Amino acid sequence: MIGRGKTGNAKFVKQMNREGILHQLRQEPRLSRAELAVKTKLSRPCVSALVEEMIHEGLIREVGTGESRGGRRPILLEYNVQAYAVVGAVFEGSELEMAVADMKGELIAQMHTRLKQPVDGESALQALEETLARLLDMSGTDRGRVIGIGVGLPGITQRRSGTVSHAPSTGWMDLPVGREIEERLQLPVVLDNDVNMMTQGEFFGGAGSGVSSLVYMYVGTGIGAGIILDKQLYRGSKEASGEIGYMRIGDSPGRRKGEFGVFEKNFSVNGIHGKAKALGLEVDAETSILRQLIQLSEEGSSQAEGLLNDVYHGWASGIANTVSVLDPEMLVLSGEMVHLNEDGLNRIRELLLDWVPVMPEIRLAALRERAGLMGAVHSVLEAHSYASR
Amino acid sequence: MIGRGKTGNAKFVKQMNREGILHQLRQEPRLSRAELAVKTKLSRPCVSALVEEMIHEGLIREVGTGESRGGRRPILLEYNVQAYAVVGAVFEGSELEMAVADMKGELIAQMHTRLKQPVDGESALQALEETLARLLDMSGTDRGRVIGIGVGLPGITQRRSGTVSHAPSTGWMDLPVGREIEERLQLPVVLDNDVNMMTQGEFFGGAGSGVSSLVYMYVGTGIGAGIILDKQLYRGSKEASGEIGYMRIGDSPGRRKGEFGVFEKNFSVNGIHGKAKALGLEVDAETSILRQLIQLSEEGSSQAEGLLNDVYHGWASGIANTVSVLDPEMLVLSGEMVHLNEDGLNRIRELLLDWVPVMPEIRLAALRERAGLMGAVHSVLEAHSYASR
DNA sequence: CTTACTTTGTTAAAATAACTAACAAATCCA
DNA sequence: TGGATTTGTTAGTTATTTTAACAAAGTAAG
Repeated sequence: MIGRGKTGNAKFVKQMNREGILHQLRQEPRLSRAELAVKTKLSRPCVSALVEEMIHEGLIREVGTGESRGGRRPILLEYNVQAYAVVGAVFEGSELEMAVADMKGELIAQMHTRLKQPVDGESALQALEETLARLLDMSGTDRGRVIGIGVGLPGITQRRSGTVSHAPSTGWMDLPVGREIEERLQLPVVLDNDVNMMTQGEFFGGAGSGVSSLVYMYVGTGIGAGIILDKQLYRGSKEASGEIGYMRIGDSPGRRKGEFGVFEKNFSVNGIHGKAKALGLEVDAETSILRQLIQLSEEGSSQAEGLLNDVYHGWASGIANTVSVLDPEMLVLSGEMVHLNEDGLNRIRELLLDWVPVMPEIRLAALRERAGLMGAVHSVLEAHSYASR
Repeated sequence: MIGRGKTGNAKFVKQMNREGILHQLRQEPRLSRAELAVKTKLSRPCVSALVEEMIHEGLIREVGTGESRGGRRPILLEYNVQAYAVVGAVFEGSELEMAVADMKGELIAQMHTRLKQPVDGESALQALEETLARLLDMSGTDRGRVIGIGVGLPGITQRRSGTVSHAPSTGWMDLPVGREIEERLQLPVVLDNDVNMMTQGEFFGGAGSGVSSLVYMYVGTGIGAGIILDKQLYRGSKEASGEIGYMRIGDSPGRRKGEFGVFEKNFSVNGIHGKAKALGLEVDAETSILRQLIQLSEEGSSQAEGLLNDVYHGWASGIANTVSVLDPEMLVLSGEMVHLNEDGLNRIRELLLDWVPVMPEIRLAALRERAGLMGAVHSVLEAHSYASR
């Protein structure tokens, strides 16, 4: 959609054209002014003027000359990824993962901090502040060149007000977290829940880079999904899209209250653990439940095999329902699902082929633990390219 | 998204600003130049110039003066909805519904044509051509002022190539239908499947006018949904979004092939009919199955009551799954579902409250049979406002 | 080695469309 | 009746892009 309802003036156009040049340079480095003029459909003088401006601002650099193509040799230009820096942070239980990245989203320095229990708002803020200082020091990044920080928090976040309405493990409840961090760190903050951050991570720098729509399905303590449509994160009208743990999949014996989250109850890590224990299987809580089931199944346990099939069937059902609604280009499986082996993946693919008319490409998450951090970083980059209009 | 990757020049800005003025005028008629300047954030001279241009082109009209607000009385402007006209057409079985509308999407003249059986491409084209001529004549619309025709077809349509890949009832299979109609009628064509058209109809001129996201759920021979997110129809990566008939809801006794479309098989009109017959209930195929079940249930049939509850449960499950994924602002129930009474609606709402964390507003379709036609008309209006950029 | 031709990048002038400032027209209110 | 206010227009300024022309720096052929 091209600015529906908005009106623009010359400055707006200029900003757009600068953005267009940067966009080209970001996705294909080492272009000449002449090439940029062709690609952006702007005149060469115009490109020259805009480029000169951006060289002055440090956004673009000249990096030598290229080969002649029958005439004067071109001066190659490059997007200066070190012009500014972005910070990403992810809270996970009592741990804080944090990193500094360049404008391309490449991590320059990374740190892991354990918060002191019990976690409250103040201690979390303090950890953020201290870790940020250390990271900037480590990476030799000037604080003034940081354009913002992306923060991933567990639970549902109400992004607009920057208020976290449900973030159980961090001890932040109904606080204007966004503003608080903003004031403390004196940096623009982009806040989002952990699944959305991981989704953006896989989308921009992981399994889903290049596609235009993607569902990131996460199985952990609960089950949730992040959704990207038309290259944009889709959050839903009340920030509750992708809450697929509430889908009605699997047995739901009790017919009334307490049915909340049937899919999640049956097929999250906890749910599978419960079923395994009910079957009398010996499983521990430390290692992947899926791996244990596969192992037991290979050792000949028919009970484990049955449960494994049940899990495949349940997960496939969740995928089928989601895919039926959204028809995404790609599906990225994450959390416990990354422990699927070829056999399990094929089993799920077979079921889907029987159930739904169109199949997305299905991949395991590529970034694993780094997904959230990458997403936090990229969410700032995204927000920034919007802001500069 | 504001034209990412695109670059613009002055003409582009002008077009945008004209569009902005028209946009304001469309959603609030009778505005003065001064008011437009405030609303569009353009200067008054600029608005004056653009308005004069558009008055010349017939897009805008001056319609008297308004009340003074302490100074010179404003000259009121109105979007000239009769400047151009659009045509909508919907094929449904062997019938063709067609209408001419003004630029506001208000129907000026409407016609119903029965096609001669068996329906093939040629007879359908001919019917289109003849009905169009009659409609233009009836409404006194000059053919040169028609900006396009929207055509709704059953089945999945591949819009990009204008090819219908699956449109069983019209006899059009894998034909470049869009281009064919375009050549025959000498008009720009917007082609889409029937559910998408009905969705747009309810969105622009029905139950969902004003919301920014909406799911239009249709229960008929099959079950499908149209999806609008961020005020835009979402089609999916392979034009297969909203194929919720394939969701895994209800019993699926056979475990292998033939499970295709479990939800649809159980809870479409046909599915419910099958169940009713299996229970030995006396129902006919002509009147609404839901109404018959309600009637029988009220007359004391416990079997009908049981089936009715089963249907509510099934539909609610489908809604729950869809809502869990999308979190839409509104849900519009259509097709057989419009025969839901207060009791049935409440029953479904209660189930949902138990199952999902956030509830959309739920409404019955407001346009009924006219939805497709309204959608066809509005799809052209939409396409047109894009084209003029 | 010279000349003709290409490609790149810059300069200068023209074109477009927005904005500001100033003013005329029309109305209200004291 | 005169001052204040709102609307709409006119004239001139500004910002940005485009076109046309040219200088710079190369290739290639004789």
